[in-house]
Amino acid sequence: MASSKLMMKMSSSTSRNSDLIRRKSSNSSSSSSSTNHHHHHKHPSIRINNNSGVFDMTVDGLLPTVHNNNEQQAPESTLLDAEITLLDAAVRTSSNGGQKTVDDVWKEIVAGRSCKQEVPDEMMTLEDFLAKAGAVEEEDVKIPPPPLPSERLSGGIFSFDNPIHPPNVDGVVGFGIGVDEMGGRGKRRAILEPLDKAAQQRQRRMIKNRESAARSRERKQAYQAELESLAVKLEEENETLLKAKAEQTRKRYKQLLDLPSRSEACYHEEQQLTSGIHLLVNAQTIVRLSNYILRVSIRVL
Amino acid sequence: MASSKLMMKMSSSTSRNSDLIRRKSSNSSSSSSSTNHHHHHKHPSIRINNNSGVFDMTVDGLLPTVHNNNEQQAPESTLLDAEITLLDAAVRTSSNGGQKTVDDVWKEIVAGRSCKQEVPDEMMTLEDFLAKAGAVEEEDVKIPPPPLPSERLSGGIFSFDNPIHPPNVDGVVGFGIGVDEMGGRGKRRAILEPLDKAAQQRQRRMIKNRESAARSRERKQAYQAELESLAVKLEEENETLLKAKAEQTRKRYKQLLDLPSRSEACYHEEQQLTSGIHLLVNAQTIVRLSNYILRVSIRVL
DNA sequence: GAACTTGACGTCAAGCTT
DNA sequence: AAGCTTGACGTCAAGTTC
Repeated sequence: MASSKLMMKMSSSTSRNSDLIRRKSSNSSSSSSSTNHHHHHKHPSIRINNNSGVFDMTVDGLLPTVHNNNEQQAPESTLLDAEITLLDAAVRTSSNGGQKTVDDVWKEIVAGRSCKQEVPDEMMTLEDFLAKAGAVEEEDVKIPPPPLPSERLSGGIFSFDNPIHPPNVDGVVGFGIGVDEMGGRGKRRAILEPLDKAAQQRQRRMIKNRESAARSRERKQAYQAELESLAVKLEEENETLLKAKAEQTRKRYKQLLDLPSRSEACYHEEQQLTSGIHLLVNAQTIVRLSNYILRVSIRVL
Repeated sequence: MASSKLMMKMSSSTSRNSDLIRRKSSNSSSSSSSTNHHHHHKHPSIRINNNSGVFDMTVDGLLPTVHNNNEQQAPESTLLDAEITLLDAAVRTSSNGGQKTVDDVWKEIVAGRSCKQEVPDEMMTLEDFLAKAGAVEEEDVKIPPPPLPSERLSGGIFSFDNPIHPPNVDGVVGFGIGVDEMGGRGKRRAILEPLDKAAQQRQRRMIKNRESAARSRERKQAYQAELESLAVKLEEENETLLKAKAEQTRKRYKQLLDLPSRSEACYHEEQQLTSGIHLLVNAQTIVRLSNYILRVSIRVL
């Protein structure tokens, strides 16, 4: 019963089956090349977190000029792409000129994940990169990067990250872009500095957790794959064993059928022997008789 | 080699092992009771989507009065709790008085998930509930529910959902609370109506997808569990088979060692017989001799 | 107590189905 | 074309380890 499932999973996916088995097969079939598992929608420059479409919508109409240099993607997921673009621009101007660096680093990290502390320092890991970017941002907002149709709207829009007023002490800041929102420019550093620190910490934690989640997912996926492979292997091994057992049983049965033949041969031999013996025994009686006759004859003589 | 892993998974989790195997065991051990898998942090009234802490922060300082009736939770995840509270209040006033209804319905749905169309109509499924609530909201905003410190801020805050201006035609509205944001009160229905419709549709879709994702997760989990169980079963079956095979081989070997003894016995039997035959043959020669003597005697006579 | 891990969840995007 | 499903991802919360 179970073998059928695994077999189905291994087989092609022609039948319509929402049993979450064919999904696997289709997946394995769709991923034509090997070892490239999960870079589906990574063509955009970085495309990190763009969930929670709330932003997307809010920023959508307000920052149309920010993300139009990427390939035209869905009108959603703009704020974070804007952020990334911003960060990317900020870093591109500072460290290296390649645009795909982040993606490459990330891919590299994902690829050679087991041993840590790769990419010595120049190519920092994605989280460091982002964290540093977030940290740098605090200063960068003054000197706005190339694209920023900054009106009062930009402040109002980007102000998602900082606790608007000192609302709660906990670092419940959503996003660490670092752009403040206060209308008054006077008491910025006085109040926002600790909050920004907390925000940065939170941001760092989030980024770390993001990467960790990616690792965990990968591990889990590997485990799952291994498990399936193991199941398949065990299954066929089981089948082989079962077949061997059947073969052995058959052989044994045959031998059991053959052993009587052997013992039958033995029996026949014995039979022949005993029959011969019977003959000889008869002959013996004859001998006795002739002895008797002989004795009688001699006595007569 | 593979059996060790599974065995490890089955064994206890005392050793420090980040091999994602013990996770399973710890999980199975931590979930002490049976069949209650995934209701960890569901004690808050509903606690649906509270990711993307961005909101949390934004709303945090602006709607402090909304969510203070719940148990004091982390200052994060407030906007959606506010929404839920609002919805809950709206529903509580309308349909039934229990506060846990949503959670119960959700749990019920999650529990008896396989056959669809349960909970006939009174207890609608969570998505219907939310969708209806979102739909109702459009009318409810006028008559504000108990908690709503509505200034211009509320509009500014809750306006996350509607495309502020008609920015893009696509329904990229984040959240379908339905509260508009426009400063001017005049052209509300004229412009916001279709947008709200799109928002509602998007919201509905999101809710549907939410539930579908839950289903899919559950399925996947079940599949994974089944796979592991199958692997374990196959493994022990394999072990049994292997043991049986070894036993059979041993027996066969023993039989191979025993079969010569049998043929030896046969050989002994034959030996005895042949020895007896030799005796008899000797007797036969004696018979011949006596026959000869007899014949001679008779001739002499 | 900080850092890491991971289960759970919501969201998105892509695929598949009707 | 609408709907469902699911892989991937980010986030959170709880647990674990140092």
